[in-house]
Amino acid sequence: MDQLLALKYFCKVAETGSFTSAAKSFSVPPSSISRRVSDLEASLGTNLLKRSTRVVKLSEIGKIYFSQISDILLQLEQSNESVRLYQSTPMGQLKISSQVSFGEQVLFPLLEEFRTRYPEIILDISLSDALSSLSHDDVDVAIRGGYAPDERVHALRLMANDFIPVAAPSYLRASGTPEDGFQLRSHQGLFFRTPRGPSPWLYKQDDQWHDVSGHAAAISNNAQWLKELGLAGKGIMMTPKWFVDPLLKTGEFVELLNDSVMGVNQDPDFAIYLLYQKPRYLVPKVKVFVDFLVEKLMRNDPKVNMG
Amino acid sequence: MDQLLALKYFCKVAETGSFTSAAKSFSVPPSSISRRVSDLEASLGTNLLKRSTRVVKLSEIGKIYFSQISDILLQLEQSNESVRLYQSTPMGQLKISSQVSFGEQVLFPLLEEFRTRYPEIILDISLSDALSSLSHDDVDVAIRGGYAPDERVHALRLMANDFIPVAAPSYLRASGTPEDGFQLRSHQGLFFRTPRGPSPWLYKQDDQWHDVSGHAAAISNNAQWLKELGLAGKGIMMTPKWFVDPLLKTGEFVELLNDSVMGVNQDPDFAIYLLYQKPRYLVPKVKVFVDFLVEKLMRNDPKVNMG
DNA sequence: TTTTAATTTTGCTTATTAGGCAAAATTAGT
DNA sequence: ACTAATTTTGCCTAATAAGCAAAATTAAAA
Repeated sequence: MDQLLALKYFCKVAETGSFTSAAKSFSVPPSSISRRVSDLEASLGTNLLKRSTRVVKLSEIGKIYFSQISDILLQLEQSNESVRLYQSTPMGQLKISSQVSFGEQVLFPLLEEFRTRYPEIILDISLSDALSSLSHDDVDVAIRGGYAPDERVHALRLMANDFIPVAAPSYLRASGTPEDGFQLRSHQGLFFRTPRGPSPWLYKQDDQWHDVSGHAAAISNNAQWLKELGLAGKGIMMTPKWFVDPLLKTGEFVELLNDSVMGVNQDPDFAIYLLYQKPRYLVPKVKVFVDFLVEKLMRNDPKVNMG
Repeated sequence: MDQLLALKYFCKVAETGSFTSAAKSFSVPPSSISRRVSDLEASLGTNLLKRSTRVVKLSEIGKIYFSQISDILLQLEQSNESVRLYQSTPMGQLKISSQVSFGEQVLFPLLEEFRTRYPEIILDISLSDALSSLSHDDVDVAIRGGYAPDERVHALRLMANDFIPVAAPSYLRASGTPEDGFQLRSHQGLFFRTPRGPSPWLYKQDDQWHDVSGHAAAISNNAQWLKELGLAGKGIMMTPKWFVDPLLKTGEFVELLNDSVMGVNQDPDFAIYLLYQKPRYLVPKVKVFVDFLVEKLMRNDPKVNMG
């Protein structure tokens, strides 16, 4: 028996005092109401209604039951409504995982606007360079430099992640400016350590990739420290453009080998990706965050997407 | 969709963290659980669960929904339980309607024992000689002198309601003792007025009923007043035996025409009846009251029943 | 990385149950 | 007693849950 249906029918009969009018308001024949209510009474072993063709009255226990049930039905409807609200307005906790440097450099400056635009969303940001899987960690969206991962996860190409070699003018004065990719091998290197190990320096010539890593002056998973070493003239750093963009403009860093194809990875799809789960029913808080990042970061670089 | 079932399934899955174990506890295949929960999610347009083959976790909104729903389900179960309790133990208000004189004379002296035996029953007695129909008035049981009424109502023959003519010795001294039914016509009469009019005095001789009503000295629907008039020697009163039983024993009243068949009614089934509705599910409070009256009043007169 | 084993989901069929309509039964009020 | 509104019952159809087996999925172990 569909008990909930029976309860709804019963309450409507109790309210209207009539099977017929209850039937009308549910657009079913009166017989359905009659049967469902009878079933309900049978399942409780009780007469909830005192029937008589003209008037349907509640029995003593029927009155008690009705007041309780109508309250319960109301609560249920409210719960359902709150879910639908959640599903239609951006709200709740939004857990974001990002690479440390991207988070600090790019994400954080944008978030204040996001917070004021969606005050009902509580941001929960965790920065880490560990490759968190969306499923394991309790994360709504993740931002990762890399390639498009497995299915069942939306991977949105946010922006390029091209690596360029940079150095401080002081370093170049002291050690000379490399004119050719292979010359990098004789330079001091500031290496970023990914979870898969230190990123090598790769140089592409005639469709051939060459490892041109220099001598390791320092290795760290903390990009900030490496950047400071670089600014102090301790060596050449292979870094994403976005990480040193302001410093290039002020001249504190100089981009090397402008014309060469450099990188830390041979994959042409290497980029910054925004990853989020692909649930049957997309939660608004996730959708608006995705839209927000697309709006802010992909204005100039509207190459979109990947399955 | 059987929403309530889906909710129960969902909660069990949330509690156990597994579709399989939820399926076991409901003794249905896991596919049923899966489908019902999916239906529920579809109807809400939301993902309540984060599925992954090994672990099933609640989504953010799923957590909220679960806590609300499990509370609602608990309330519902409690309501159902309270109805079943009501249906299994004598409790609640018991509305009794009785003839005035029977109530005062017979019923009231019994009720204290009933009240102590069933303290959870709140008695609501209304005495009236109007012929209340069980359906109209909000009455659980009614006690009426008369005949077995319509179907759909249980009519239990509680006790005889034979009418006898009585008079005070002082009256008999003054006006003489009637030796024959027909002599009553020349006596003073104290008449009880029923809703159908004053009750006549009937006398049966050779299978023939005769109206032998005397001269009306007083008419009332208040038996107590008539009784007092009778004790004061104002006339002959036709009364149920039970109404004057103590007074006959003390000699304050004398029964007249012992051997004759007298009455106020020609119906052989005339008696005191206990009437109560015949609902599909008999409420305990009614049952115990019926049983109680049978026990108290029908010990000596175990002629039972009538459809 | 590959394999494995537990779990969920999907595709079918069967069984159950609600809906729908018409006729019968009930009863309050004329 | 009759009438008219209402509820209930009988029977059929339609919708939906259960049941089973196979396929898909994935966390953990090898």
